[in-house]
Amino acid sequence: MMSKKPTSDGMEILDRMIGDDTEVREMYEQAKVNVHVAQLIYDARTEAGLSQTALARMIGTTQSVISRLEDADYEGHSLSMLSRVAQALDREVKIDLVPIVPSLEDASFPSPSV
Amino acid sequence: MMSKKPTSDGMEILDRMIGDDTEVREMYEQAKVNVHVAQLIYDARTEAGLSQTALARMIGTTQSVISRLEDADYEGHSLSMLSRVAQALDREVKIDLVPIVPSLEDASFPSPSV
DNA sequence: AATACTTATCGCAATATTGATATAATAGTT
DNA sequence: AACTATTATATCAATATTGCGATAAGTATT
Repeated sequence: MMSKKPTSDGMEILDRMIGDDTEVREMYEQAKVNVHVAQLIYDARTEAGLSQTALARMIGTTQSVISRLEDADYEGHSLSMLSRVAQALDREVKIDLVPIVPSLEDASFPSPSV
Repeated sequence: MMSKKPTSDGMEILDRMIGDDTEVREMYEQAKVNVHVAQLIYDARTEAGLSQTALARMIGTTQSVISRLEDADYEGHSLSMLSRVAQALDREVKIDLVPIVPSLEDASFPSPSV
């Protein structure tokens, strides 16, 4: 089961690097989304059995663009590009802004060990 | 219960206008996402009890920018902007590319009336 | 109706993303 | 090793988004 893009474990690394620092939170959340989207595109493409070049042609762009989209460090993700990719791969873009529950870890009792 | 942005029922209207035409599909899906995101931002802001000006200041921009984001016709949504808004409103950006099941409505039996 | 508050819209400069080509690097095959 | 296919990176012009001020328009309150 190899679903992760082999060159990047960005999510996990990031998650462990940052605590509750309000200062870095902004950049962190941003980076988290970027890494996630890059992974989404990579997964969708590989599951469809397509090369970057093949996908690029389907949405009317070039291979380097797709490679850039799948780069975990890429910060320029747009919803229009995500839509184009999704449609070519017969997928639907689902987006939501889910409320963050104020503090589950601040409770005085230890969190249940699943 | 008034959660919809009063000036726009874009989603419903769009849904009824388009059938299976592969030609228009591209623009349609794009527009659908745009309308949805605009609504997400509007909902999140109003539920937080903030004015456009107030939210704008929280994320370091101006009121006209927020108004533009909430415009159903706006096509320039970026994930970075969505992240900024989400964070200011204590929300998390959730994104997914869900596979579209080929044809549930093409079945020879009528769809169950819920 | 005047005031205060909120939102919509326009225009334009600043900035960022995209498109595209070329090239390097990696992997797999024969 | 040579060949092929795939992916990563760099650069730059073209395009699109953002920032921002000004202003119009809509709501509510007094």
